[in-house]
Amino acid sequence: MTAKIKNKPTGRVTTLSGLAKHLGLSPTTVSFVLNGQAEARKIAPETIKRILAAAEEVDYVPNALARGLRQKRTHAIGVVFPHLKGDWAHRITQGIAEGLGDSKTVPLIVCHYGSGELERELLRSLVERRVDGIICNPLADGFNRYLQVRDRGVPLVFLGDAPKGLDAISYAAWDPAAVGVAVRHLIELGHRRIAYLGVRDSRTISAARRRVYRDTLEEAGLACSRRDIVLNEPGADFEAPVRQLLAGPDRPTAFFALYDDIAISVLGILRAQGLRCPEDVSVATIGDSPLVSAPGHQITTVSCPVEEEGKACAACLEQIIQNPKRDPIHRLVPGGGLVVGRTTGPCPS
Amino acid sequence: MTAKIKNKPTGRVTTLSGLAKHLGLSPTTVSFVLNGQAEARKIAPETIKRILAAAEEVDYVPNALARGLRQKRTHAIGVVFPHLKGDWAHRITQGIAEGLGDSKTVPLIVCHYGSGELERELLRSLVERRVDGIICNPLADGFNRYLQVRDRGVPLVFLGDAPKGLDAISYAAWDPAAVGVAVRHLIELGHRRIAYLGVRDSRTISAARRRVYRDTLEEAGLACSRRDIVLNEPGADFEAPVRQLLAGPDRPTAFFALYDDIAISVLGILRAQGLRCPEDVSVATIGDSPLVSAPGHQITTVSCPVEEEGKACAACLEQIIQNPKRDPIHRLVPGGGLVVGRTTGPCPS
DNA sequence: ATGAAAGCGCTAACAT
DNA sequence: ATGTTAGCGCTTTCAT
Repeated sequence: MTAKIKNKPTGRVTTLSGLAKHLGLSPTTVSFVLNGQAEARKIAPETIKRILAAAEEVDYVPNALARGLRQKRTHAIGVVFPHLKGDWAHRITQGIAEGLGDSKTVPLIVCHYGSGELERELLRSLVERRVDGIICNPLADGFNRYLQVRDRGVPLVFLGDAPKGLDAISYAAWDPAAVGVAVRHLIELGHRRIAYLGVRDSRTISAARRRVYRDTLEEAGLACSRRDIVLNEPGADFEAPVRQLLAGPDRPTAFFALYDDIAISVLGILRAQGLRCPEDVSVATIGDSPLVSAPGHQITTVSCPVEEEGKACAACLEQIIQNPKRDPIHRLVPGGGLVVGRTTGPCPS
Repeated sequence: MTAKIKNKPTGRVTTLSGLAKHLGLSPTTVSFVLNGQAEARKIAPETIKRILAAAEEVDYVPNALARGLRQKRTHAIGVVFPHLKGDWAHRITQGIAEGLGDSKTVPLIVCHYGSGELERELLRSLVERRVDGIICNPLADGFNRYLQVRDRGVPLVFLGDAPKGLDAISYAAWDPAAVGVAVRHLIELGHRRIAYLGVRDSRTISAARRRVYRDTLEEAGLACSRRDIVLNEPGADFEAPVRQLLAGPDRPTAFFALYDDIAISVLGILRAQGLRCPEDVSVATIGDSPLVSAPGHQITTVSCPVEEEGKACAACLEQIIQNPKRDPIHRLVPGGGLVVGRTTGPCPS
């Protein structure tokens, strides 16, 4: 009797040890060859050939679970999106793929549809699966969840924004300066009252955008009244606040919309009010979803270097994975030019 | 000296065995409690409480790699998309999430941007990671890759279409009958020559759609000429063939476009030719991307039950995972009503 | 009601 | 130039 056989020699030889036994070699040798370390270990060319041939023949597929368990590295990262709507996620993932370069790391995308509870579960699942790191477009209320990921020792990079006060965690995001580009464009057209339509959001970049809006107005010597800043709850309708702004005396002649969908809804509201755009009121936004530039809209916007954002995140994450003790990286991706559409024009006098 | 300590009792007790040692219990007991099997194993309530408390305290996170290795089940499925553009992937994944129900299975999304080579790598990676199954929107030329997945014993379900001849693999797709709805609409408007603008594609559903087109014409007693069927290479421009069709004598009065982007490009070509839509030529398509219904277009279309497709795929995959030996499932998801836009009208006489 | 122990498939010291 | 071996962290039969 031979020693106890651990890996059952079933018909389909699927394990590395099985392959080794089959060839009368040790798992070590097979492992080294299959991982391209044959050179370093000076394996006989003859042996290499035999191993490669056998692996091919039995269609050997390594078990990444076993490997990951052993190596404490999975060569996978998690990418957490709130949704996959529009082209945003597409462009981000393209950027991520580019940023990952040839590192053989696979981005595994998950999506929580805005549910914090689902996000928590997904983050936990990714941590349990021992991904090497996580890129996450954060929800405004996820502070504790992200902290937990961090505490569990998994490298984390925020994409696009970052919960306020979580400076210990890295992020890569679009430079809020883009807001200034849009607002300055409106100012140059002669507008003096430019309303800000945004979302109540305590995150770092969101807050910075509001600040840029205010600073840009001030730099131009314009008053920045609080009532011109509308901050809705996420998902809430802008109809009421916009109507109210338009009803007041000395109404705003221009709107800056923080997101494209806000801009589009404003266009509808203006039409319903019998106001022409841009003759009566101008509308500008930032970001470039296909809808913004669609023939029906052609909204003036500042184009967003979406891919660059993704790329920066991936590059950043790789650095942290390489050196987990390093200081957090906070990167603002600049760029995106003004795209003048049909929704901005000179201030009516 | 105690027996050799396997799990190093470092500061952070992170493993199950570590936890057990910490509590003076066996891994067995801890494992059962942590997996909700306490009842079945009649663990003392007191013990349960202690374990749960300790797990909480040290923030124990199970290692899914180890569990998967042991159980041969990862509670994850792979979802392979060519791209995440538009709302399609979003709606599909929503459907998948719904179809997965409360099965605690996580869909891991990957994306190959149309590259067969990348698709091969991703499929292999998913297999190596031992996902429980894969949902894949197949490329037209991926026959061998999909067969390989199958041969490696991983449950696979095609989403939206299936390579011809791969009947051994399950699929869930939108019922090609939708084509008939669009074409019949054009026929009812009096059109006699309706051109078909599609893509050269040997997949099952793609071919079935062409058949439905022909059958629908024949049922109405209309001739179905070969020159009215344009099958482009994927990505190729429709300008030349459409111009040619329009230039001929007795030109088509209506176009059926297989995809929304084709329809949109046709709209542009017509305009460039000085033809009005729908007064001179009608255009209809199937599917509902936001662009189709955008105010600039409003193309007549048959809406697609995208979420239902995803849901059907997930349900199908779960069945196969449950019983891998069962016959392949081929499911056609019906539905989607005609949405009459501004691009179809009565046939000009 | 709880524990001992084997082993999932792989890698990487450490031999020889 | 190749082999031995000890785990990675978990589940699960079989004991007690």
